[in-house]
Amino acid sequence: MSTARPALKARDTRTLALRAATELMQRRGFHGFTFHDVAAMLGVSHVAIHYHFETKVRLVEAAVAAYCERFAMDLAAIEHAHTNPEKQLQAYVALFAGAASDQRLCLCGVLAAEMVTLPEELRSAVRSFYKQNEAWLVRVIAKATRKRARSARVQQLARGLLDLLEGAMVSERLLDNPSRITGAARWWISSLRYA
Amino acid sequence: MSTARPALKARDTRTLALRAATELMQRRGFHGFTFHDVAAMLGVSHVAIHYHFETKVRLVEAAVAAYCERFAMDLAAIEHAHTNPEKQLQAYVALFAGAASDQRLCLCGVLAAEMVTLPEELRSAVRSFYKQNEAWLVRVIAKATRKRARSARVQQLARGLLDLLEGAMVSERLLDNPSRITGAARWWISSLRYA
DNA sequence: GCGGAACTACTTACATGTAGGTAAGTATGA
DNA sequence: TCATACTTACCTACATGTAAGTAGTTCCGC
Repeated sequence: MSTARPALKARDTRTLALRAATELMQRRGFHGFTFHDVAAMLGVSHVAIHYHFETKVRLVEAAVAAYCERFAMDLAAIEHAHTNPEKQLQAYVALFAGAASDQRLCLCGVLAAEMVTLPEELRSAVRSFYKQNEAWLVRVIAKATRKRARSARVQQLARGLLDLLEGAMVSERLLDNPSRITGAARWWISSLRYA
Repeated sequence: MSTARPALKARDTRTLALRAATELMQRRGFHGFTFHDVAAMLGVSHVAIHYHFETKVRLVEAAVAAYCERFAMDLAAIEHAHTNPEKQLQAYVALFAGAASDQRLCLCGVLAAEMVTLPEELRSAVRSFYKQNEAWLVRVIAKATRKRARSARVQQLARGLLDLLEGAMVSERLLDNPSRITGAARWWISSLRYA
């Protein structure tokens, strides 16, 4: 009797598992999802996930890496689509608002909140995400404010916007305030002219 | 032979358990601490905690309630200590910066990030915390900007500051940027004059 | 002011569920 | 025939929670 399921390409299960894990974590955090949850979403046994990822940490590592890569592509796409730095910031904000409108948080934002309970490999991946975003924001905000990218003020503004967005994602979902992120960010961006 | 430990007053263990649970959650989140962790901090068995709190959820409920109460007292103390609304906002920011300097997050901020995995009793307690803070900030920001407290702009500013602080707590710890919260907040408060 | 009942605040031992992970076997396609 | 991508069955660790027992404390009638 046939027990194995009709052949999916390996890449399918691997990729789908990564996607499922990412989505589950964005909603529930690292400690809020299990191998079984991922497997159930694909209709396979949890051991099928182990076949592609030795451990939960390796699965999450791969999910974070893919997430960061996709984010980097989004950032590049924004720079390609707009030349005006304010428009670029608005498009950046829309990235966060988009996930939030689907009740998902920033993957690295959730993991950052759980930081102390994560193994070091994951922590440093999350740190890179933040640094990658800060560096991009520094470039764009420097253009928008006509200040030097190295200035402490620009650095601080970049960190502030990132923190505002990460914080707003959490509370937009908690309190069901649909335009919380865009509302706060719009004011924030318009205040830049007084920086 | 004596197995029971030298008598502590009931209130001691109850209060200490609450304190321990709060601190553990601020560092590790709801899913990042166990009854055993709490018990170990007090040098008792985990069943001693069950004696005072039927379930983990009840323990956390009580911890959140105490946290909100303490926060409300802090807010009242700030209003008593300062009349200038900008000073009040600075003192408010210092509340968050103080916890962060001890590597602790806002209890309700962590729980908000874990929201989907929490039982409804806890979710609504966390929501009240946010609303309590927003309402207080609305009052103070209205004074600072000489706008009506009901105006949508003041509402939005209040939400923005709260979100900024919650987000900055997470990243200050993640990236070990000691003055991240105060730095971002100082700029934010000074921008209020252009609101 | 004394013996005992009842209460408080624990203890050890145990039950249960579930998550992560392993071992060994099997269907499918190259 | 071999590798790939699974399957079922199993193991271990540990978290929540329960059962039953015990050491001190308090209260109460006599």
